[in-house]
Amino acid sequence: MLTVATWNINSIRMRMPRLVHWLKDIAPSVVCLQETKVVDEDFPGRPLEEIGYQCLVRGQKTYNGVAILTRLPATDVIRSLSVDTPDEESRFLAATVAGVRIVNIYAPNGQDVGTPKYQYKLEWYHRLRGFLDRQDPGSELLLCGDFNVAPEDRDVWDPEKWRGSILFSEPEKSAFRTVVDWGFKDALRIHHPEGGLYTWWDYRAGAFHRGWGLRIDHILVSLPLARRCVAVEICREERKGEKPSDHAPVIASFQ
DNA sequence: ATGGTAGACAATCTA
Repeated sequence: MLTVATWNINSIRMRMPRLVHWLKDIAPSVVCLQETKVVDEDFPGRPLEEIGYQCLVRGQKTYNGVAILTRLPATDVIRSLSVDTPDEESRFLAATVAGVRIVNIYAPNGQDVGTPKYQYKLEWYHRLRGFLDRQDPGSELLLCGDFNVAPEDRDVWDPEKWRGSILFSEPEKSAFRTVVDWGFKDALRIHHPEGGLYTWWDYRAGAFHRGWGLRIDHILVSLPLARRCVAVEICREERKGEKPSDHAPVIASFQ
């Protein structure tokens, strides 16, 4: 059984105790992290190595940052979405584990509809589709991370309130669909068609306890890999208790 | 336009 998780941890240094505890408990084969917020030299790899994880990192100071933790050997690591020059922001990391091409992304948030950051987000999604167009849809490929897009009404606690807003505007949903249309299945939806399944709740206004969530963290799988997908779960418990991230992990299992 | 909290890092910026 291969298990792959994605988790926006919002600072790995703040989240280390919780991350280590969760890894010991769940022991996924591979974990894709986003918003590590640390330069590679300062990544706290030692405690993770001690519990069996090799750490592949692509960080930066203060913002963004992604990492892949893996219990199994990894090959063909790439750290940029761009083919020519390295990305200016650390939002992309890919590696092959157990024959599966694993792509970890932290999509731009976009701040507000119509802002320069929003435009950057849409362009970034276009570049992501460009990367996918250089991959084989007949291969086993998994694309996961914080997409910063809720794809459908059932992924939003109050779709009417959110319609047209950042994370749920039509151009963002369209950009997300363009990525899915490369040849993906949304792994969670293979097993869970129901609404009310969220992965992110704002820290403010007690959003988690009020059920004000969105599903913006996704695991997308190519069709050959979708056939092996036996379970997908959101670890809601990780949004509770002392010092949680504002995101919960999502974990997919493959036979 | 605002509000509300968390994190990085030291006055705001990002989410």
